[in-house]
Amino acid sequence: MVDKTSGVPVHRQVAADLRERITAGEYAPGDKLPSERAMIETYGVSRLTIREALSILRAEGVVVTEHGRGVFVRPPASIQRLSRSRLSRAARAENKGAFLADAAAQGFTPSSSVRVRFEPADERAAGHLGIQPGDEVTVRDRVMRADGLVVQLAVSRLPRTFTRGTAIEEVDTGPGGAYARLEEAGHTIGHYAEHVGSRMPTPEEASALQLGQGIPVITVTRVAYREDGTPLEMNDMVLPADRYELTYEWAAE
Amino acid sequence: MVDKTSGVPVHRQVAADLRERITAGEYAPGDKLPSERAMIETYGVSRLTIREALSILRAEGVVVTEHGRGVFVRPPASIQRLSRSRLSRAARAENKGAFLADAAAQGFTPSSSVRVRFEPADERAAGHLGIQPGDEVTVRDRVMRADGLVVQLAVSRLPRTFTRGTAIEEVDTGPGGAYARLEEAGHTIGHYAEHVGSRMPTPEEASALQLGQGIPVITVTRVAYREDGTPLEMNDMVLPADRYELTYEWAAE
DNA sequence: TAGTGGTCTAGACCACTGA
DNA sequence: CAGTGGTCTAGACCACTAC
Repeated sequence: MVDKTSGVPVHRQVAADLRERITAGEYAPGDKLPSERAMIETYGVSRLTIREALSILRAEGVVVTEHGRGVFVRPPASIQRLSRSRLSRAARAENKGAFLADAAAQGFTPSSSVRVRFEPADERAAGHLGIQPGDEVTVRDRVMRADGLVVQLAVSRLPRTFTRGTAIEEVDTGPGGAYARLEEAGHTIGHYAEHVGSRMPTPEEASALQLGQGIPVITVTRVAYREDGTPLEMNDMVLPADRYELTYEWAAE
Repeated sequence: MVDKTSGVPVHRQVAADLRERITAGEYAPGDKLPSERAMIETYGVSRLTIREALSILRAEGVVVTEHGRGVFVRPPASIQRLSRSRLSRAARAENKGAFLADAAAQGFTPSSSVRVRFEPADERAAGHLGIQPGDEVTVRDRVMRADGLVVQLAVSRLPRTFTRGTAIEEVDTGPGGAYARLEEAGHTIGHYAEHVGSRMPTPEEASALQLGQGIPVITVTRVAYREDGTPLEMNDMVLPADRYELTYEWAAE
């Protein structure tokens, strides 16, 4: 089963063997693997070696361990697909923003909590918003839930010059959300840009999004621009990578 | 330094302490952390406990370990930004495809190896390409390098009915790449769609892309459609998440 | 209560790096 | 060569799950 003279670390051999059996279908998604103590017998190695092998598979997102229950092949999460059409004015007219529009389309019960605060812009925010570091920005910190489960974190920043006296500085921005309030104030949105990346979550994000080991987050920074090109809003979103796929479409040329 | 009666696992406390010192700037990017044996003294715990703490930070992408040298704060990688304009016909006219256009813009020396093969479409490919599973597709398997380093993997699939008799079935597709050959054959491209996700790399991807622990990959599936809506090509790309950011822009409405 | 994974110790030897 | 991280053992006790 394992070759201790091959030079390849034994725990890697065990991990490779288990990975093969899983991809071959010997253990299906959701199935329980043998217990660690059973694997000690099977492979003839110490418990730590087994646990190192399982640690590799956890980091790859292949298995999940549950204390007191066992080790299981990770079942695939249901993927939600997001496309940019959710930002259309037509959707805004009927709903309260992009997230509620998604909920209506995908059939889950949405909820969200918002905290509003004001702070000086940092280097990065100033760069995206075309203002000076230290200029005051309105910050809307949102946690979005689907059927009670946290599925998305979003931090929106706007130069305060655009939000003073509007409902954007309130917890409830009203029908159509912040973008609708901006347009009412004469700031018609001209175009959007989204910057997409990925990384491992911070411990705070991992617990907020209830992420298991081996699940990255997708980061999306959306910047909304006025028709004259002035940046109006920067929105930093963090999505669990096992539950989201983003779709972008555009005409050739 | 650590509280063994708090109920919080000691290795998590050590990881949290190191993480704090790193974010506080006590250890800057590229700095060497104390050796494992030094930390045994500092924290008064066994070596395994220290190594478990470091394993957490490695999985988060916060530190990298180098055998025989030490543990280092991960230095930030230089980010390459990709925007959809690289797919314009204007860029194609002067270059050999999107990757070479990027190279010209960003100033690195590109190289790539291609393998061409033919195989029956699987379920997923058939779905994206609007054909039947089992129908023959032309597969172009590409490894792209910047200054000798592998930076991108791409697998392109086209229904063979569109590629027969064209240079798309050759290793060298000629000036402008496969898209230029398609248009010459009368298949004018109408629009593109890109589906973006993220996950941890497979062991094969991790070694090909020389990914350290704690670095996810960004997956991009691009589908090119003819003006009448017929899918022409599906391109599965795998990018190291620490070196790429994708940008999409579009007009409001 | 039995079985599971989670945490931790003390010690050993190996492989790699750099002076 | 000394110092570093990588691998592995044998054993112990704890915390959680499920019957």
